[in-house]
Amino acid sequence: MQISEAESVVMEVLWASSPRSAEEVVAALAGEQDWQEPTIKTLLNRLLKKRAISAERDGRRYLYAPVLKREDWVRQQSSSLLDRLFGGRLAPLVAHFQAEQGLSEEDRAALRALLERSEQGSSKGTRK
Amino acid sequence: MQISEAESVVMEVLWASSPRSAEEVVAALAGEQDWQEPTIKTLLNRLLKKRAISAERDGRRYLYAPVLKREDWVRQQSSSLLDRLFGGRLAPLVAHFQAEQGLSEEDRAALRALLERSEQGSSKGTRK
DNA sequence: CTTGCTCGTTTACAAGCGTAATCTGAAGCT
DNA sequence: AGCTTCAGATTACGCTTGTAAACGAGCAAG
Repeated sequence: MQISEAESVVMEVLWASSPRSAEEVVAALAGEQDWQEPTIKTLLNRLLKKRAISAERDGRRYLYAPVLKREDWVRQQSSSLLDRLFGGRLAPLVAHFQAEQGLSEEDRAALRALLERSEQGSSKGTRK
Repeated sequence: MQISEAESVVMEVLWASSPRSAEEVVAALAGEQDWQEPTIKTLLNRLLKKRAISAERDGRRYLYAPVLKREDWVRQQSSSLLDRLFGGRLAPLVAHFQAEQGLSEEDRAALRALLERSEQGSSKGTRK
């Protein structure tokens, strides 16, 4: 499933709350994006064609809901980036961010948790 | 500076070693990508037009070298993804990987080192 | 010199994308 | 029964991308 940048913005609206009518989606995006209504209609249609969302008739209009799960999309996006930029390894990414902007306490906590969970179990890496 | 997926593959070749002639780039990509030579020529030209690489005449041919630094590209790519997917915070990305896949011993060692270095110094996060 | 090989340059072309206007059909108002 | 309205469907259009062929000019060989 391949969704474009603009389409993903629409998906975020539906991931945040669904099902929603086209009008509601338009309302949710007003102010955030500077799109005309027809533009959003087009994006909804393209997402439908790609089966990334579903449409259920509700009287005269449709209610749209995500089919593609955000979780899956995030996984796909982030591993693609990790592969392309950091050879699929997390450590260089983290190093990059440390150099860039430092690590927050939240970040460190997440890393510690990750390390702990990872240490029990495989002592050999499990990378393809 | 906006470079496409295919273009970035060519950039990687030049980042790995430069300057290189078109022929060398083609050779470096043979086997890895299934591209015809003209395709690679096109990509080099587009990168030139975008000023992502430079060309210096060397006799009858050109030697290409990156202008865009990999460092900068990586920064741009990864913060864009982090913003779009994780609200700009690293922790959720890390947490995401916790669920995803194990870490190699090498990764763990690198992360531990990072954590230690990070822990001394700011105890508050330094995020904008 | 003329011919041809080799690079680089120009042109091609279909698909996807961002952005949007126009058309159409059904629902409701009069 | 018409006319208006409003949502969805269709059409539009220029730009980028992936992928590549065709063209042209300069150096090399004969």
